[in-house]
Amino acid sequence: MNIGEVSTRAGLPAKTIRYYEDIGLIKPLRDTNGYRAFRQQELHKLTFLARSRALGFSIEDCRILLQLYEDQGRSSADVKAIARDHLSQIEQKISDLNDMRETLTHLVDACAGDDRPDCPILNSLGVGR
Amino acid sequence: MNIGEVSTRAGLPAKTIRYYEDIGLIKPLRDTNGYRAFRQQELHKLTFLARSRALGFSIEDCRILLQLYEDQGRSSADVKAIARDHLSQIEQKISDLNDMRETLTHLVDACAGDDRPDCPILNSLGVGR
DNA sequence: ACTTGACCTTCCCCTTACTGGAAGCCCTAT
DNA sequence: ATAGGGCTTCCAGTAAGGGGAAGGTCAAGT
Repeated sequence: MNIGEVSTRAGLPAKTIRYYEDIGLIKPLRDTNGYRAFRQQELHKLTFLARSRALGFSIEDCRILLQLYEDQGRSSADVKAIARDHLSQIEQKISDLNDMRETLTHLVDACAGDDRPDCPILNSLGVGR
Repeated sequence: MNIGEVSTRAGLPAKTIRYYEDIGLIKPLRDTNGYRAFRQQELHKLTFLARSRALGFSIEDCRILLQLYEDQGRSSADVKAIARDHLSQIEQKISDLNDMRETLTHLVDACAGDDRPDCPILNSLGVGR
């Protein structure tokens, strides 16, 4: 398989796949013409990566998850720990964003949004508290 | 005021303040010794920037908001439009993160987290769907 | 045989919003 | 004179790729 086909199958841009090779997540063989020659193994890994990334795991988390995935002697506790940490970071982000949403919603609602300069949004951001 | 004092007052790292000057958000004067000499004006702007950034506005949004803040002839509609766009992006992010949280929560709950290799999290990320 | 177009390669710069660190000047106190 | 802290610039790096140039390769059509 060339990179184009793998790209379609894994649902990842070719650029991303080359990048993943660069940082050592996959190690595809090479054809005599220099083209990358992907095996099923790499396709599986890339699919794994695409799904992990879609769940918001960082590349470094993905690297570890991939190792665990390939390690038949792993402990599920190690996987769970990574996932739980990641989950709590997501919850923190959601909480932060909810705070922003709350504030912004109030401000947007309070702003007339007409051609006059008076604006509660700017009032809130500016020095006058 | 030197950068240290402004940093404390605005609640922004000195590095960040220098960066904001670099990209043209503020233009502090200079003392004869080369030190930046901040006026009230810059302190106000930096406070404005700190608050805008805390609400998640991008630097480019902040740049425009700052211009509107200083423009007495502005229309509040322009401010409101930026805030509303930003709000909807935040809501989109929250929604994406909620999806991730949902999935991750289920997976984490399903994983035994012991010393055995069997793991629903990896099963879900791997090829076997 | 030749050309065309799609595909592949590497390489380098760009992005966001800073952060860290090195090398060196300035100022004040002891 | 020296120590310290604060200030300066500049360089490099972060996360995770994206854009695009310059050029090699392959398969199909003429």
